[in-house]
Amino acid sequence: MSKTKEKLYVAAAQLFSSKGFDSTTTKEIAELAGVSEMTLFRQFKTKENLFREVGNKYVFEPTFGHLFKDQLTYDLVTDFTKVAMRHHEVLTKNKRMVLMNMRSASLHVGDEPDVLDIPMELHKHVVQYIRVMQKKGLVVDQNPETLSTGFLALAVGTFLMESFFTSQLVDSVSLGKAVENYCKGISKSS
Amino acid sequence: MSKTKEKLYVAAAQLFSSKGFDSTTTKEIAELAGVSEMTLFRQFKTKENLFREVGNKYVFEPTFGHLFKDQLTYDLVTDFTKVAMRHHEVLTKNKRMVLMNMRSASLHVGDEPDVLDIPMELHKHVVQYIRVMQKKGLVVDQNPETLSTGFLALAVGTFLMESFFTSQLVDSVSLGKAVENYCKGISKSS
DNA sequence: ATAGAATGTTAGTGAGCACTAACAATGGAG
DNA sequence: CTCCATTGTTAGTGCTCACTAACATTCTAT
Repeated sequence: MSKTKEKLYVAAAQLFSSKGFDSTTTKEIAELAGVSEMTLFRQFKTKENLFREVGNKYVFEPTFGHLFKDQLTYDLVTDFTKVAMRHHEVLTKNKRMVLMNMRSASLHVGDEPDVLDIPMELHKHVVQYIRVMQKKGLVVDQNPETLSTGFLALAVGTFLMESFFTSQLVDSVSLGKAVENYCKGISKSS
Repeated sequence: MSKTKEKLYVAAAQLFSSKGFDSTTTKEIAELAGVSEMTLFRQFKTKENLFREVGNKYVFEPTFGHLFKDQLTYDLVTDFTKVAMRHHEVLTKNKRMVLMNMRSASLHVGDEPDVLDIPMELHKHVVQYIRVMQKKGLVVDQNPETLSTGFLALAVGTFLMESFFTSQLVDSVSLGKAVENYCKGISKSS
């Protein structure tokens, strides 16, 4: 709606995600938004309200359930690549939120879904999927949880390396290749 | 040396790593250390000094160079497992520092080595190692950088999942298995 | 053009912060 | 015991912060 609110959302998200909640001042936010500090308080009442609203504004619900219901081919590489890409996309869209949560310790961004739980949700689906693939004899007989966390570590690790280690060491190509290689490692038939 | 300083180091590390520099107050640190706030200032002069000294106190220099010179067997699984474990050990010992750096944005912990650069140092060695292994015909002919970042993502991802996603989803066993599987995926001979 | 809403401006309040000064209490070494 | 260094206590300074009050200005819709 209001252009002012929008500007404040953007500025707040940027600052919160790079410095955390406590270290960001309302004055800074207002300045970056090109708006009076008073306007900030008139719109959001408190700094914490703004923090939460920014959360709700920018969190994209992950839709892994849908992905695991309709779009499976039961070819390991194809499926895992698709899942990894989707996961990466979600985390990237939520990048600011993820960083906000990491930087602001215990303070919760938004009310509903904890962005840091996205990988957890994914984990359940992946474990389930691996079980099926093991029954089909397509995946090695290791503990499905362990196999899943390996996959997750790959996905999460790629994302976080992108976010924290500024140097352009990692890209989505790397992720694709890495997933492929990991799949090769855990699939049964040569 | 001094018992007092030691208590302050421990308390400060704990608080800085969980809440970040700005959000931690000297009063809190002193209380947690069971010491008067004045003592803190007498010992360290400023809060920032304490922050830095804590850094220098707790940073373990990674010694990958040594590992890559003496202890290579040129069996992919053996070497990568050893490297991943060592990397994991270093990051774990530096856990507080890594979290401090992540939580405190631009403020530097300690003077010398940026803990967040540990994976970067490792990257160089791994790329080099992979090149050798490719010449030996033991590793697939993909871009060594890409292969290395996959390995790193696995290691970093495992560590960060341990640190942030409190649930005991990941352990060192997982890392070992994941590395094994990844190695299987990128090695040439069956 | 004018009313009413949104924004800007300025000044200020009260709280918490890092940090200091001055002095009292404590504890260990000789 | 005595000296001296280390710590505790208390009170306070100056700063910054989130947030407010009051009034002026601009924008927009009709």
